[in-house]
Amino acid sequence: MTGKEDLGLSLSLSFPHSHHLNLTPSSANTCSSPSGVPLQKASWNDVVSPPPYPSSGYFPATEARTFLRGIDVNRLPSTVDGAEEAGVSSPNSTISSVSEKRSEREANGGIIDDEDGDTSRKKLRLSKDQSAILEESFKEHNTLNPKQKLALANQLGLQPRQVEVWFQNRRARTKLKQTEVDCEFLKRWCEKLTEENKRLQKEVVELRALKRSPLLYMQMAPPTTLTMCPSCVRLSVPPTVDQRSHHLAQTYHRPIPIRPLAHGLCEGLRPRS
DNA sequence: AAGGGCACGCGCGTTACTTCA
DNA sequence: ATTGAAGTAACGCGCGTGCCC
Repeated sequence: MTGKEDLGLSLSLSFPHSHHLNLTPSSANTCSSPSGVPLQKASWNDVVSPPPYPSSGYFPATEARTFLRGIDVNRLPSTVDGAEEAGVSSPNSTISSVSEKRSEREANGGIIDDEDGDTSRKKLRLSKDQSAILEESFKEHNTLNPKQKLALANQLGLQPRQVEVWFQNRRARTKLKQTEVDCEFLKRWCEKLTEENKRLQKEVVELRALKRSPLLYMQMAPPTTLTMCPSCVRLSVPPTVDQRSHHLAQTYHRPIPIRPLAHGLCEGLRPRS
């Protein structure tokens, strides 16, 4: 594995789904990004659906076997079908789960010995095929239940702990990448809004100037940006803003819901009864 | 029913190691 | 051959959750 392409990390500023920029998470346990890509369990709003999470058949076994042909499993070939058996491990991972690791830590007084008595970690490099299979699996679901973890570990000839660690690191990488993308998106969005604000302020100044000279004011064309809200018949957010936001959203391949906010402004202008 | 202990999984930050320019 | 940066496997810790007693 050499680059981000191999990791499937090519997150871009294009947003294929109709996510709305709703900055109010709909539930307490939401975890997503402004760009609407669900990171872990939930999303920014209910419109955003998580990727399909198949309840069974989490990994196509035949494809896996095809992948596994000629695979370097960093271990003795006879152990591929029974990685969880005692004494079978990759060089740097002798324990299959965090809890077991913790137990062992406690038992050894914090010192972990391997066969060589060497306490330094020997880093394993996953083979291309192993990484590819893990990637495929991650695409289908970014977390594993214990059964899935064990099955995948068996398929790859790795310790369940290694699969677990790989998924944890992979989630972290995804999140980091998404954060970068979101930062870039928000930066550009902010720039656009600043531009828009400047333009509108300029327009206000011009309109005020025109208003001060009645003759010109009477002759001028109807306002191009100010209009009436059709629902509450009050001065509303200019449709051009909406159009521009639509254009902006199209630029980023993602619609931004200015309209609800605009209507909220109208609501704010409604006389209190 | 409430609460403590335990196991477990996850996120996060970090470390140690590998690879490559 | 050396070196620094980037990538990543592995680790340690804290926290939340579910289960059991």
